[in-house]
Amino acid sequence: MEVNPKLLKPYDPTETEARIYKLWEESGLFNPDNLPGNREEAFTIMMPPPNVTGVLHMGHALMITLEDIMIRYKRMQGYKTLWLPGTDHAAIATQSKVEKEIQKKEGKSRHDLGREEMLKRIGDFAQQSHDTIISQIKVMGASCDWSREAFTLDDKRNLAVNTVFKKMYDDGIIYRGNRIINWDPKGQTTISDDEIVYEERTAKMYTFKYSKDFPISISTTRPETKVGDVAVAVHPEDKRYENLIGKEYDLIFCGVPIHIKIIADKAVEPEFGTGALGVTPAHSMIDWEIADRHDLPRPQVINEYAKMMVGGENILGKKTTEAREVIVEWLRTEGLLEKEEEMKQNVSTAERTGGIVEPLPKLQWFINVNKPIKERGNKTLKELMREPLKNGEIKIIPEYFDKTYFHWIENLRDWCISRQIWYGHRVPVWYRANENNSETYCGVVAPEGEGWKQDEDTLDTWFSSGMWTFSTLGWPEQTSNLKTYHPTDVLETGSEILFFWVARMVLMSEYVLEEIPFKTIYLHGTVRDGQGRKMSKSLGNGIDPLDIAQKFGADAGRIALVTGTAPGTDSRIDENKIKGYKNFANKCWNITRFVLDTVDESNFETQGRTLGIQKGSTLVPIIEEFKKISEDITSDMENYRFHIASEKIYHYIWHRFADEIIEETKEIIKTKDEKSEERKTALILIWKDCLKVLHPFMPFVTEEIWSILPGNKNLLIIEKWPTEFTLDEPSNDNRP
RNA sequence: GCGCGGUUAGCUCAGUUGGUAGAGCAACCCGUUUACACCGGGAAGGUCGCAGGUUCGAGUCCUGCACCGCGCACCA
Repeated sequence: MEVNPKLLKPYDPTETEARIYKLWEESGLFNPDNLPGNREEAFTIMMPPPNVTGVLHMGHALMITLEDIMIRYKRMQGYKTLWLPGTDHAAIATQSKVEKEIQKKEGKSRHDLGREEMLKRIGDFAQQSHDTIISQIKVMGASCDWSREAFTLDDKRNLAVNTVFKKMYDDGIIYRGNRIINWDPKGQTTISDDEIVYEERTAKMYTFKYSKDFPISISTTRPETKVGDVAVAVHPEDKRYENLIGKEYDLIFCGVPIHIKIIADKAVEPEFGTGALGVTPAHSMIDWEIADRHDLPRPQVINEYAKMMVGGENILGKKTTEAREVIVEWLRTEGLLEKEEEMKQNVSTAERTGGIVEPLPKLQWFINVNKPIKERGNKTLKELMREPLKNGEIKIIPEYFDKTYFHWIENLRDWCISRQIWYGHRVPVWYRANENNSETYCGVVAPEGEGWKQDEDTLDTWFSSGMWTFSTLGWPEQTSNLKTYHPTDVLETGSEILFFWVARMVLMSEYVLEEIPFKTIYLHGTVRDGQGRKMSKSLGNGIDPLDIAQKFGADAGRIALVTGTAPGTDSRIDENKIKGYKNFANKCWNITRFVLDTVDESNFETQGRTLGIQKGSTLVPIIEEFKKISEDITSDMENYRFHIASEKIYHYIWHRFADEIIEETKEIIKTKDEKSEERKTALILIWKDCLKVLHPFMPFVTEEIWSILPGNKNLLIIEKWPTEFTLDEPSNDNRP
C-alpha cells in the first residue's frame, strides 16, 4: 500500500517529539480522571520533586524515565494511573544560591535586604527555576498529571506542615531544647546529621598538659577548644589513671581559668593517644554526651561565627584557626607541648555551603525519635520507621538496601528541624512575654490577641518533603484523592536520599496517617560521566538532558539510560550508546516503511489478534515465539527489571523481527498465495504489539508510528498492553 | 572498627529462582539494482578477582582472602 511520505526520510526526533507531547497534553490522558474504561485499581507515583535551584541533570532524566516507564506500562494495563509532579523549595540550597548571586552582583547580604525583600527575590528565582525544570521534564516525555502539580512551599503544603507540627508538638514529639547541634558558620544555620559530608584531611594532633602540675597528658587536634574543657575522661578500667579518678583541679589555661575534674567513662578508648580525653562538652558531640552522664557544666567558648568567646586579647574574638596557633605557641613557650604528629582526620563540612561544621549548643526544635507514642501502642518513631520494612509491607529494590536502612535507624539521634534561614516553612510557634509570665503558642494559624511574635526559624526542608505522598493529595482535608491514591505504589528515587527523604516519608506517613506511604521503594544509582566521575558544577562535567534530546532525541536518551542499568547501581553516560538507540528509532521507522510497503489494506482488516490465525497455520510458530518474549518482558516489567525488558524488546525488534522475519518475508511474498497473505497479516499483528511493548521506553517514536499505521483510532498511550495471545481453537471459529 | 556493593569479552555493563557465558560500543573480513549505510552478512574475542567447599552440575549458593567504591561510627 501507499507509504506515508514522512517515512521516506530518516526519522526526525526533534520535530516529532515536541508535536507528540503537545498531542498527549491536549488529550488530557495524563490525568487519571480522563482515562477511558472502567479503571478500578489505582497506580500512583509521586514524583520526587526536583529542587528549584537550577536545571535538570542526567540523574533527573533517569528518574523521569524510570517513573514514566512504570506509569505508561500500568496505564496501558488499565490502571487508574496518577503520576503527580512537583518541585521542592530546597530551603538552604535555594537561599544560599540566591544569597551568593546577590552578594556577587550587588555586594549585599540578606541582612542588607531584609527578610521580606530577600524572600521576594528567592521567590522570583524559584519561580524561574521552576519553569525551566517543568519544560525540561516535558521534553523528556513525562506523562505526569500537570493539573495536580504541587510545590513543597505553597499554601496547601504549608497547611499540612503546620498541622503536622502542631500534632507532634501536642504529642510531645517535637520539643524545644538547648542541645548541641551542627552549626554551619558559612550558612549561619543549624544542619541535621545527614546534611554533613566528611572530607578526609591531614591534621596535626598535639599532645600536651594543661599545666605543669596536671597529672595527665591529653591529645587534641583542636587546642583552641581546650579553654572550654571541664573534665578529663579516662576508661574506668585503665590502671594508669585509676588513682586519679575523682580529683579536681583549678587551672589557668592560656589565660583562661578552667576547672577540670577527672572522670571515668566507657566512651574513652584507652588505646587512642594517651588514653585520656579532654572533655569539651559544648563543642563535641561525644563530649556533650559524657557531660550528660556526669552532670558537668558546658561552657561555650566558640560562637556562631567560629570565633573565640573567651580569653584575653591574644585569643578573644579571633577565628578558631588563629586562636589555635596562639595556644600552640603558648604551650610551646610554657614547655607543656609534648608531641606534634600528623594524622588523617575526617572534617565535617556542610553539604550545601561547604562550611566547616562547628558543634555548638543552641536552643533549637527537635523531633524526639525515641519517645513512646501512646496512640501507637507506645511505639517510637524509630520503630514506626523500622516496622513496615521489617514486616515486608514496604519492599526496597534492590533488597540489599534494607540493611543500610536499618543501620541508619539504629544510629539515629533526635532530628534537629529548625533552621536559621528565611526561605522555608516558618516554625508555627508564637511567643508573648510580659513582666509576669511568658507564653508559648503552637498552632496551625497565628493566635488571636496582641503582642504575639512568631518564631524566627524555618523548618528543615525534609520536614515538608516527608509529607509529600499525602500533602500532595490534599491532606489534612480528607479528599477523595487521598482515599484513591494513598498509599502510593512506588517511590522511585536516588539511593543517596534513602535517609534524607525516604525514611522521613515513612516516619511522617506512619505517624500522621497510620499507614505506609508507598509499597515499593525503587532506588536508582548515580549517573556518572564517561570517566566514572560524579557530575558536578565544579568539575563542569555535567550533561544537560536537553542537549541529549536535541542531539539524539529524548527517546534515545531514555532507553540508553535504562538499558543495562540495574537498580541501585551507578551507570555511566555514554554518547555512543545513546547514538545506537537513535539508530534504533530510525530502524523502527524503516520497519514501518517496509511493513506498509508490503501489506495491503485488506491485511489490516484481518489483523485482529485472533483473526485468521488458526492452529496449524504457518504463523503459529512466530506468533508463539513473540508471545513467549512478550510474556517474559511483562514479567520483567512486573519485577522492576526494566533494564532487561528494554534489552529484550530491542533485541527482538532489530535482530529477530527485522533481520530475520522481514528478510524471510521478502521471499515468502514472492508467491502470492495464502501463505503470503498470512505472513503479511502477521507482520502487522506483531509489529503493532512491538510498538506497544516498546512504548514505555520510547514513547515518542512509537506514538508517531502508531499514528501513521492505518486504523488506529486511539493514542498508543491508552492502547492495551499485549497480554492475551490465545490462538483460535478451530471449534471457536465461525468458519466451517 | 562495623556494614553494603563491585571484581564477567579491548571498553562500558547485563546475567531473575544453580543447568553448555550475553548486549552495546570498538576492532577484523565480506557485502550496496532500494525498508533502513542511522544498513546487512560473517568470523573473532572470556580458565566469570584468587583459594577452598556444597552439588550430577556454580558467574549464580557457602567459607576465607585480595583489590576498588560507598555508607555509618570514630575522628580526644
